Amino acid sequence: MSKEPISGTKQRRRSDQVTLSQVAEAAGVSPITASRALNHPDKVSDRARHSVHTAVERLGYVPNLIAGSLASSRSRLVAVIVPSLVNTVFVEVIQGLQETLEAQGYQILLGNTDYDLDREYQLVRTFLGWSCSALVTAGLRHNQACHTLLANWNHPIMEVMELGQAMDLNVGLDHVTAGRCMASHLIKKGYRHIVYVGARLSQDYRAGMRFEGHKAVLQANRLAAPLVELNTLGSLQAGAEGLAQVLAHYPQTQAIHFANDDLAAGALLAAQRQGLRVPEDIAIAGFNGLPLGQHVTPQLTTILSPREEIGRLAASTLIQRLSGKAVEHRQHDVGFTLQAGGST
Amino acid sequence: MSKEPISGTKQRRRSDQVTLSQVAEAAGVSPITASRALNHPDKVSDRARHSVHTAVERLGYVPNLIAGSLASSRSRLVAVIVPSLVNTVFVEVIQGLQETLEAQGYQILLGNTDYDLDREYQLVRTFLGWSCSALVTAGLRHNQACHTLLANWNHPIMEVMELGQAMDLNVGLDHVTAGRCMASHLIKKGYRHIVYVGARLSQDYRAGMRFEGHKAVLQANRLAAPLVELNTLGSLQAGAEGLAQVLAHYPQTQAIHFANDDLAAGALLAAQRQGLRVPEDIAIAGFNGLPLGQHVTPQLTTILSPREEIGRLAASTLIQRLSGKAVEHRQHDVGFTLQAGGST
DNA sequence: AGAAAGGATGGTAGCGCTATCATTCGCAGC
DNA sequence: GCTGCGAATGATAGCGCTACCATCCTTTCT
Repeated sequence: MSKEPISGTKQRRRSDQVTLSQVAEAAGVSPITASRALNHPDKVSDRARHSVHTAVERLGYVPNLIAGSLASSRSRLVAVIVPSLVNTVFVEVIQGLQETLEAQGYQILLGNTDYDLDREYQLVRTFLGWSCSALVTAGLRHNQACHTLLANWNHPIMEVMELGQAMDLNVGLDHVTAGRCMASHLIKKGYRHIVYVGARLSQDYRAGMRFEGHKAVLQANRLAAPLVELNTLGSLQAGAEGLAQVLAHYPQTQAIHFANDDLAAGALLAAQRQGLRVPEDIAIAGFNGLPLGQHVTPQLTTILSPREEIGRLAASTLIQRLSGKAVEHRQHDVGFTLQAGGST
Repeated sequence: MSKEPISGTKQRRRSDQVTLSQVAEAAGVSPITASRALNHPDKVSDRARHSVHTAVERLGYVPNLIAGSLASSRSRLVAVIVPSLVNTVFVEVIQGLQETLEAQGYQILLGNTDYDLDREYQLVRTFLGWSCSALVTAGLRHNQACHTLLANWNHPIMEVMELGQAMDLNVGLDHVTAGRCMASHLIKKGYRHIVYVGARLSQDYRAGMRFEGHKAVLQANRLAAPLVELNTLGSLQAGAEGLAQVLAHYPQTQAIHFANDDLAAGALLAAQRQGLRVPEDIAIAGFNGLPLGQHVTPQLTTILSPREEIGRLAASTLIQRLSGKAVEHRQHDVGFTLQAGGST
């Protein structure tokens, strides 16, 4: 008897990849035992496990995870959807997620929405098609279709960055309070003419929430809360532009509250190039606690947000849920820290 | 006849997900026609295509990509392996890849090696198990096992960042030449006591290659080429530390050639905090052309590497190969630009 | 009009793996 | 010796989809 395909049989194998059956044959066990030896090592005898591993080694077997996932309907993939990669904040969250998830044998499927909720919906659809074990997405806002899709999905959903009415799990911080906090700080420092500068607040709506907090505090102090909105998302260049606009439209401004540190640092560096003294001529505050802000002179006043911790905490909460344990706190406030530097 | 499972039949469907067969039934066509309507729309009649799409819409069908990939042994996944996410350089490459790949319906599977080649091997194994359509990895160096695995893999492999003897496709720049270029610039500017500062050059070996170029130029000019190697990878903090070490060990140093802009900018800002004049007391140069370097005063002398372009070019080359077209240039040198700022 | 060519559709048989159930085996307990 | 039990192993039947081939129904050409 040859190993040639029996004529008349449909022959479809295209890749010459080693299969589990071949491993099993080489190890002298049945395919299912080979499968168990690899995936549930405690359920087979030492002898079987050893001969399977030897065969795997010898044949250079690489498990076909697609077939395994189809059969078990578990994929060990975690979808991660962020609005941007340019913004280092999300990269740090991903970093935190990855550390923990990869250690547990999960792989990350990365999606980028570019701050577009329709794009998010498309990504979610695709990712559900991969039978992801869990989904992590930045933010609580989704479009209707996306919301419906996720609501009917029975796997863990982790919404990160902000706190609020989440679909399932939630790790983040309260951006309104963060905005209030910085505004209070600026007022306490004696500034009265304070401008908030953000970029595309309808997209980066968390920056908008911080502005809400900021505005509430200023109004409570009977101060005006002017807003300058830029068109390009956070970058040093945009920060310089923001400074210019503030000086042009609100010449008596004493302090600028920027939506993030990229903008703030850009403005600070631009101010120095123009010979403006910070904070004497103009005070500058940011948000996020990027390393850059700590290295400029004067040091940037900012709010430290624990980004990697968000990622790690999100990951470990997911791992807990995925391993069948109950999660007691479905919502976790990671808080923030006001870091007062010399810039205010 | 009920729709209950016939007793005696093994029943395994766990998820109540809508399947293609259900869509087909609702649309009044066979499953295979429904499949074609979604994946090869030009191969079915308008009527069939329309009724299938209506049924998809009505039932909320989400294609099971795992099943599809298993059957077709094509996954539309592209594995991307980078050594670090903290280093924004790789994030920008990913950004460039993602833009192009997502537009073509490919999804990115992200892996992070932490500059560890054994980790890379593990990731490659996992990713091959996902039947990825292609693999992108940063760098040309792999361990033996990884090399063997990839050599026997018959899908496009794209090695990015550096140029050289690649396994398949290659997009990058010549780091040795880049190092030479900067060294020449410094010498042309009249500096004679020049120190190179890098971090973990055995891991970030591309920085090591730049040092090789740097050293060759200095030696050709009969100059010593001292090296200061730091233990922490690129960060502003490490840059400050590098400056301190140089001042301590090589007090007569006139210029420092840093392995990257993070280090250089950190040193520049630290120098200013200490009242050192740049470039009069100490000249500083970097590599990468990060925005930060362009916003400090004086502007940082650096070498602009086109990171996003690497990503985009890598992606479009892959797309070309994946769509069956021949790729004429398997290697692409994206080059670099010396950007002379006030810091040297 | 009839044949050839081409487009649309469908039946069947897998893709490589694992869930499920059945079987075998060894050993303790009476 | 026999039953009962759990551990180890195996046979079978899918997971949901698409490749492959066969069929059917148009269209076009001689």
